[in-house]
Amino acid sequence: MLEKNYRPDEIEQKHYEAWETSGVFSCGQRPDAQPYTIVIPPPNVTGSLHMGHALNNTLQDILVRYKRMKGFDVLWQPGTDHAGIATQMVVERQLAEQGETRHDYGREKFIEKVWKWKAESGGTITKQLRRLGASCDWSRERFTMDEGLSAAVQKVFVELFKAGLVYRDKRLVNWDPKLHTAISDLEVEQREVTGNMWYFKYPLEDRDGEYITVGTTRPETMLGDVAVAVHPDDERYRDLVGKNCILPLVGRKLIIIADDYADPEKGSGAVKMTPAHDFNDFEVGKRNNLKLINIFDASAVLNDNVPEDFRGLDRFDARAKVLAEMARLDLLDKIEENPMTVPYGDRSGVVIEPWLMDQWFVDAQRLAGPAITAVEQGETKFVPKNWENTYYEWMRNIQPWCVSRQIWWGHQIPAWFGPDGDIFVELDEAAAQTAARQRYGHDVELKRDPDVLDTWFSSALWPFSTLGWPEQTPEVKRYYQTDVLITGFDIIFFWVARMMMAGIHFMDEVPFHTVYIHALVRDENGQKMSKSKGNVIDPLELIESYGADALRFTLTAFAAQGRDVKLSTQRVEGYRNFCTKLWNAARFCQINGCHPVDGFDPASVQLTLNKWIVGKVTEAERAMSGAIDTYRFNEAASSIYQFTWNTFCDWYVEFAKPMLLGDDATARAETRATAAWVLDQILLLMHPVTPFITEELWNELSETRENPLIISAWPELSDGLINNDANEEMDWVVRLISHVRTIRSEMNVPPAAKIPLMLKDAGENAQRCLRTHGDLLKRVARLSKLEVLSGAVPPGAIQDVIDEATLILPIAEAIDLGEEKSRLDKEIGKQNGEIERFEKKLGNQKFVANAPDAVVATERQKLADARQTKEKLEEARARLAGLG
RNA sequence: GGGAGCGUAGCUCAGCGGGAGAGCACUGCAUUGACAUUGCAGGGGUCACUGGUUCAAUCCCAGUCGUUCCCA
Repeated sequence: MLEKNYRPDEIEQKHYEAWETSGVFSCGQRPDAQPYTIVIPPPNVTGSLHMGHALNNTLQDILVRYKRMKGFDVLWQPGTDHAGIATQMVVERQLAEQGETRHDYGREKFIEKVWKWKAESGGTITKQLRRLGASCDWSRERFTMDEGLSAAVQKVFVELFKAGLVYRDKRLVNWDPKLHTAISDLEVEQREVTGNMWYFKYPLEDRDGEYITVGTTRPETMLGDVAVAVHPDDERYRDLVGKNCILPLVGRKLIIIADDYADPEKGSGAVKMTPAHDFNDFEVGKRNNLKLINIFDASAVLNDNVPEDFRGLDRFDARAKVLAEMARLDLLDKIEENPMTVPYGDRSGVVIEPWLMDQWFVDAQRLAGPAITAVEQGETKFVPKNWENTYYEWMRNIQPWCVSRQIWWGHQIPAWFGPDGDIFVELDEAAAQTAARQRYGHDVELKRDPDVLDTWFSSALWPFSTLGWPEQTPEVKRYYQTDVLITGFDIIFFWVARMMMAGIHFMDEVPFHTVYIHALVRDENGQKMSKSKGNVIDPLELIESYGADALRFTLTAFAAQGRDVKLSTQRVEGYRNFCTKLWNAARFCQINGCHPVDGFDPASVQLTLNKWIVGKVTEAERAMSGAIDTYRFNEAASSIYQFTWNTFCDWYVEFAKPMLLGDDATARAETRATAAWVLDQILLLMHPVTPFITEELWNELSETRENPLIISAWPELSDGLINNDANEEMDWVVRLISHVRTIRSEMNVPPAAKIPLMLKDAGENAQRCLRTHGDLLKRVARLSKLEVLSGAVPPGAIQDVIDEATLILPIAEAIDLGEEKSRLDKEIGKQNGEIERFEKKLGNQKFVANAPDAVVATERQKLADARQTKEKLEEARARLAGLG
């Protein structure tokens, strides 16, 4: 016997362990079945489960469990990425606590320490995914630093290099002065701040007392100025082009150049040029052959290229000193507030410096071409489709991707430098030596590039490297191309774009045919969850309080396409209640002997009630699978919710009670079997969303199950199970009960009191319903008597109308004549309104002529119905008037 | 500056060319019988605004206002 309440904490772990150890998560068990593959967007190995992960993985798990039940050979490929910078920071922080740095250990020892950290703490998120119920194939778990995946990275790098798609170049990169590494554009966070525009007067050469005024947001960079630019069409400065001005504090001559980049509308129209420290200035510098003067060291401290007074100053101290000096010299013209964006490192949180240096780049533009075409031609589809625009936009404006990082934790770049700086990119040192021998004619000492690759370089290979590539494994053959990638829109650039580029280039096939983009999870006020705001809801706490199923159901119900998810614990509580409801419905079935019957055929049921619910289950299955197939997860959730609670629990179970408790053994047996079967269908349909409670009930409700629910077959229900006659009959029954209940409530009839009901002018359907469902009508509507009226309507009865029939409730003691009259008047008024609307519509010749016949026919029917109802109500009203 | 989204009940959101929906909140009633983590009933909306297309617009189109996000 089931307990009175569902206790998620007591059963979740048990079922998860049973699933995992029994091997049902593993791919390859159905060699004849069609494969279905999802690769997990690899979470960061330092990470812990946040709401975004919870949503992302719930949706993946729904698809995976659904397809598994549908008979596919499912592979959900899990794993984590090595998160170069983040992981190195974690370990360095630990060292710092003991007053040590990574340099105290050296590269090799430090990397050992990172691996040790990974072994001890790197499994956090995969454990948490298990708590959520994620049915990944853990036996195939991969890590981007695994041997095989590392081999893939080396091969890809070497091949791209040899194809000219990877190259070494001296460019401005985003330099993190705290972490001492370059980072990619995507790792830079642009923050809106209110800064200042400072206006400096630069004295003109040979024109005593004359100046050109330049605006700058970064005064300290003036020490690296090499020119001043004005717009070629700017009249104000036309005569100055080609002349020089003198850089204050430094004394350097600056040429005044004309370049379109200078915006006459912005600032003074003249802009100082620091090509070594600004991306725009760098471009202008290239066009105009300007010198590059680098004034910073790796920590953004001023170097020896600046006047002695400034050397050794931090960039922000230097700013203050420059401003003070300029003011002292009376060369600080004015200061304006200036809204601007400032680049910050997303890991370090410090201002990023554009810094000129040698780095490795991927020619993303060339790789992007085929990746764009693939989406244009529909080889990969985005759901919802409008995200394709975001993808195109980014891909079409893609910049060279800086992939080298000056850290130790990651895939060391397979590039060796010869004594003269020549580069040899090969799979290993021996091959590099061979290449070098060919180049130099003799053995030389090679020095390996100490840098490592961007973590995303390896993530880009994830859809095939995890399957064993570059080995031609059976898994690569069978599971690539994968089916769908599920991720948030913020990851389109990171994963989707790069996986597309790599997949097409190395596999000649897009990595997935569908990309489903889900929303961001926000707090209940629509704010992004962040630790600094303190509004983070921890999914694990919700799992503790309400169970993983409730959390999953909530996220699913909220996962409407194109909307953010605003999570509130109240909603989670609501879906916990839903789980309880299902639990208790199962308990009711169990108590009443509704056990699954072997070989039960839903098409064989005889009772209208049972035919009806069998049809409703069929409709629910259609809704459920239709919704999942089209990634409308919220619709899947609401359809099963409605069926379970509002159809099965609220109506069917109530209707079944007279059968289950009655004397008709045949009816009882059929109803028991049907109820048990319907409940089983609910468990099957709900399993992908709420795996734990459904598996538990599946086990509790029968001891003779062939399989655990997780690998049981998804229901296959034929259209023939939907029975229109049964629907019509039961709809009438539901309507009658609802009418009676409303009247009882309005008339303050005590719930316990039984009242008589008679039907006047009952038609065929109504009479049949009375005959067939009399018992349940009496029980559910709490009626003392239910019959077709013979003779006159008793005076002082409450009356209402359903179709052709008038309900007569002779409860004289409850009736207030005046109130009852006005109640009927109100009803009549309502019908009049309806009638007027339909008449107007049908009176419109254009409507009758243009609208589809079916629409016109429905409107005619509605009009006829409304007129009939009104007529019956008026008769009822007249009978009351007679009592006056 | 470029792009995308959103504006429907008090709140959070579905829906969508032909009779406005859900959950929560609210009001009233109900407690030995699967379930108070419950049941029954009820109130509540000019579907942001203005035009247009259409026989018909909450839905399609254009504009306005408000709001959010992404990119520069």
